[in-house]
Amino acid sequence: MLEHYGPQDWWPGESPLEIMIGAVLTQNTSWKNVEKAIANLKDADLLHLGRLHETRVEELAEIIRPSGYYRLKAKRLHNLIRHVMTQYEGDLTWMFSHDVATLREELLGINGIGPETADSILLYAGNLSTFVVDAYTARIMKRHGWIDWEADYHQIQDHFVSQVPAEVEHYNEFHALIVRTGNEFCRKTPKCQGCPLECYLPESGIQEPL
DNA sequence: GTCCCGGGAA
DNA sequence: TTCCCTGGAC
Repeated sequence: MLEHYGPQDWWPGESPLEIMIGAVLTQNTSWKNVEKAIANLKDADLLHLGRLHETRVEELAEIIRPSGYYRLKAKRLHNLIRHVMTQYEGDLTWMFSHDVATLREELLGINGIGPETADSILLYAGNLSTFVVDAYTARIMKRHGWIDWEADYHQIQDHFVSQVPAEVEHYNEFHALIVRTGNEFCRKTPKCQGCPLECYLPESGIQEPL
């Protein structure tokens, strides 16, 4: 994938706060729509912890509307912002200076932050070593027969952690390349023609479970 | 399993 | 028109 695409230079966001917001807004949503929502936040001058904290959830919802699930995501964003403000006085540098495992559990305790969103925030906003597993990762691994069809988030994550040196740069680049490849080729209906992983397809072809 | 939801592609 | 998208909670 790296040979095919070159470095991805991720995450596509200008600040840790913007990356955290993007991680929530992109839940089950195409990045294209997230960009519109983030542009709205910029126009409203709301890419700022303090101002976001003061903004009412209903108002925030209208601003992020293009990202879909907007009422739900407005609450989730507020939950995350509130946590940073109350626990870390709005100091993201301080927050990300903590132990990864502890911080991960803490993030998972916030309503609306699941494993993928937590790992995305830790890796891409905090530059902390954790491997992000998403729908594309699971699809690529399972379709190629590299992991069990029933494997869950943690099992897939463990597979990578056990085989890839735990450097932030590796985890960052690997996930970014998986997303790029997944987005272009490993769609719901696979388009293996021209995929950088085409030569690794199983002889039997892709066998989707019922 | 169902709900949350807009927008682009098919 | 339908289908899918860098999920998560219930």
